[in-house]
Amino acid sequence: MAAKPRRKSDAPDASDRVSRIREGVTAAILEHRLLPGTKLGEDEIGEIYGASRTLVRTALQQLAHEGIVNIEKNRGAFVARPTPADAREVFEARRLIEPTIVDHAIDAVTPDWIDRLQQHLAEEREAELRGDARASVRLSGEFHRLVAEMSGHSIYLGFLKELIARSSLIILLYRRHDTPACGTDHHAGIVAAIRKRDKQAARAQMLSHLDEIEAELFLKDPVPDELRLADVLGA
Amino acid sequence: MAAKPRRKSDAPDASDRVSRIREGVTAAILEHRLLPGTKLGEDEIGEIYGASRTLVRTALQQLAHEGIVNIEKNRGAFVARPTPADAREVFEARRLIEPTIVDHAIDAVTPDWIDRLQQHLAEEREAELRGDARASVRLSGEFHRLVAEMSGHSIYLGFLKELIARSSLIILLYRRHDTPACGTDHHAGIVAAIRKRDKQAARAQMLSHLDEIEAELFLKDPVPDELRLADVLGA
DNA sequence: CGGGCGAGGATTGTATAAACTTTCGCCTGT
DNA sequence: ACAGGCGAAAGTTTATACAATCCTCGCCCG
Repeated sequence: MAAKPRRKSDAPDASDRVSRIREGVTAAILEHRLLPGTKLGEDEIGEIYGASRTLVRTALQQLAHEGIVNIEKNRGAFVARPTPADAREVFEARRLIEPTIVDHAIDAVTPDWIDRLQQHLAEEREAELRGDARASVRLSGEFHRLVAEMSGHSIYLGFLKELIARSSLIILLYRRHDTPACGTDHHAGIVAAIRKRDKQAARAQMLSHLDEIEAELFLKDPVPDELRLADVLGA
Repeated sequence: MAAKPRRKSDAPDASDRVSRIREGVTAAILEHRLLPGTKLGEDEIGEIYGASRTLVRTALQQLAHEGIVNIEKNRGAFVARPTPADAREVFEARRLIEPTIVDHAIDAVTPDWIDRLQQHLAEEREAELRGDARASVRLSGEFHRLVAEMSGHSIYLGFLKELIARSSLIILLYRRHDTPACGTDHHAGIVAAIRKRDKQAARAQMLSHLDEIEAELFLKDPVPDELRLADVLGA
């Protein structure tokens, strides 16, 4: 690399380059651009983000800890491929945690938050209308994250982030039909219950929402796929 | 301690040098040898374990992700100092998760597991009799981890490992009395319920156990302490 | 013709060195 | 004497070089 414009603190908001790598790869996985089993070579990613292997390695280790990347010793990093057993565990955990999260969200509700939720619903509807499956998948997960942020419980939020990321992989692997109508109405119903501060209804709707997602899965055998790699990462 | 009795190879990755560092520091924190706010210099730890800073850094990043170490940019790594708000979140999460874990443990119970639990209870009693506060604290946490391993749910296990480690710091910071009698009898009661496959009793006892631990805490103000560093790490 | 085996290439694991940031002591000016 | 700033030292962050390991592919032997 001959002349790379290396000014000091060149990017104003990119205070942490590791985070940018991590979030870039995470987004690619959550939008189903990176498929389970894909190899994530260190040089490859480093080239894309203009970073050295040290930083890429740090980001990959964080993703491994979040459960969406597997690191095999002396082999490299791969997008995780959850087994059906993993899938059942993830959704059981979500059924346990998310109703409680909604409870706390209702305790912490403010008009400002209602606005953010409604705005998010609008984005979801628009993406669905536009037929943008990738944005739909991403926004669908972000809805749950938003509710968790609203609850103000950082521990639940951290746990849920992991669960959502894994869920995205699970849905990609085990979905029966590619019906992209994955519950925007459910989300609207949950928001309505939050707005009315009706905890019981909110919990019930969250639970049935999760049940429905899991019901659409076919958790029988692990799918053996080999899939193409990622120049799809828009750095 | 003359010879270290650390020969259990329960973790298959224990041969990894990063894991050895991570587990060594974790053990030091869980046994209250490393106190909240203590600076964990990279050179310092690397010297102790005969490893280069690269490996130390990897281990510290993992610990940061587990929430028991804070990494401040350009400043270094420090043992985490949970706030009272953190403490409330941790114990709420434990009250949510652990009763469910016990349920699953009962579903997966075998005579072999009962043996392991009873043996653990014996170790706890012995340490308490011996007045070994450090071993007591560590074993008390390990009991909960053991039940989670028994349940066979890797996700709950991962979550609980984090919660236990944070709990240890919380107890150290906010305990009212230094009463080391922290519920070996409770643990025995839980084991008895598991043995009888009585889910309702097991859940109830786990819940009251956690309540009692939290009731002994004084969650008012964050304690502002500066504490000595660690040549206490017996590598 | 099929299967085992070994050399070469590629990729990861580890260590070391360079660059930047913060900290703290010390010196000067008022 | 005290406040403020300059400078060196310590420590962290990043990059690069080196070592170890694994995979591939061609070759040789049965």
